[in-house]
Amino acid sequence: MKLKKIKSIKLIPKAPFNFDATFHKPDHFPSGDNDWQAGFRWQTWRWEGKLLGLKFENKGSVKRPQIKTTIYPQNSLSNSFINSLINEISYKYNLDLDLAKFYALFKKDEVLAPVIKRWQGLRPGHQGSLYEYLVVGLVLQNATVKRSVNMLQVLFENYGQCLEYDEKKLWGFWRPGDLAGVKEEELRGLKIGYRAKYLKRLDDCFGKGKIDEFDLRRRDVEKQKEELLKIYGVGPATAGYILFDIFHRFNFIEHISPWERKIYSKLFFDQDPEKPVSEDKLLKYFDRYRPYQQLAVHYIWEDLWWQRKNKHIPWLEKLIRA
DNA sequence: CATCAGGGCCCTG
DNA sequence: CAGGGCCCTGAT
Repeated sequence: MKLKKIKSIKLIPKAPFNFDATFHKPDHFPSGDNDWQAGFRWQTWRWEGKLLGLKFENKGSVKRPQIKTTIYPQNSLSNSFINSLINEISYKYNLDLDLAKFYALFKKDEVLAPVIKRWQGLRPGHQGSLYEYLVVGLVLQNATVKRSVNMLQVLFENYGQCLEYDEKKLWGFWRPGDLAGVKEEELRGLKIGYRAKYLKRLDDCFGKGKIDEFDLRRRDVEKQKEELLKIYGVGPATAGYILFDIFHRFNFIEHISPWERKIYSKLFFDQDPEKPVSEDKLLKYFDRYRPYQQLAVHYIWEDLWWQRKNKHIPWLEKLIRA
């Protein structure tokens, strides 16, 4: 479907704000719902049931930030819709997060201080709804990056909607519940394997409104974790990602999956990734970053992946298996 | 060619 | 609480 722009809105994030490091996370696998180039982010977005094309443009600087957001809808939008959309964008990308406290705490940390300096205004965040992020979490499980990319793409092509706007063709997610009439066998035909069952149950759960993302946002972290782990197909790895990316729990870190352990071992202990240090030792090490443990790790992690864009890091390449 | 682990999680014993 | 099984792919 071809879309026309209707409206541009000026957003002023709290300074400092780094546009590219906020709107592009080089560790995420490429997916058909978005595109990025320096100063620009295109993103499909489902809000209050409507599927939109969005374009974000950097119109400011780190110290004097400004984002131009252009909306490409499928039909007319009310002012209240646009207002709530703007609020949601601000929430998702943490545009009002006060980073100064975090920076002040660790301005003398040997590892973190130089990273913070390089990435002034990098904000955590993720554009997806809880449901959408869970789908991504499913295709990440026990798969190589390339296979994850393929699985999400084939799901988009079968159940998503292709939007054309601003000379881009991007896929929008289907709605929770849209897979109700789809048989598990059909999903298996798309080569998503055992995840077909998880996806069916996930879609059913959200389609029936058994989980309210916005209600869950207001709960405490333990309740959020508990509810996430109740979802069939969600374990500690997926729950951890969601608590940080979707619920913005910047201190939450309880589980470090094997491949991340390898990378952290090299980063923090200069240990051979093939002989990773224990999860326990890493968690104890991260104690120093309270009350921003996962945010601190995120900064160091993103820094590494940005480096990878510019130079070859042999030990890292070996661990990625694209 | 065959084998095997991969950016987990469920289930069983 | 440890360990086997799961879908499918591509690396070895």
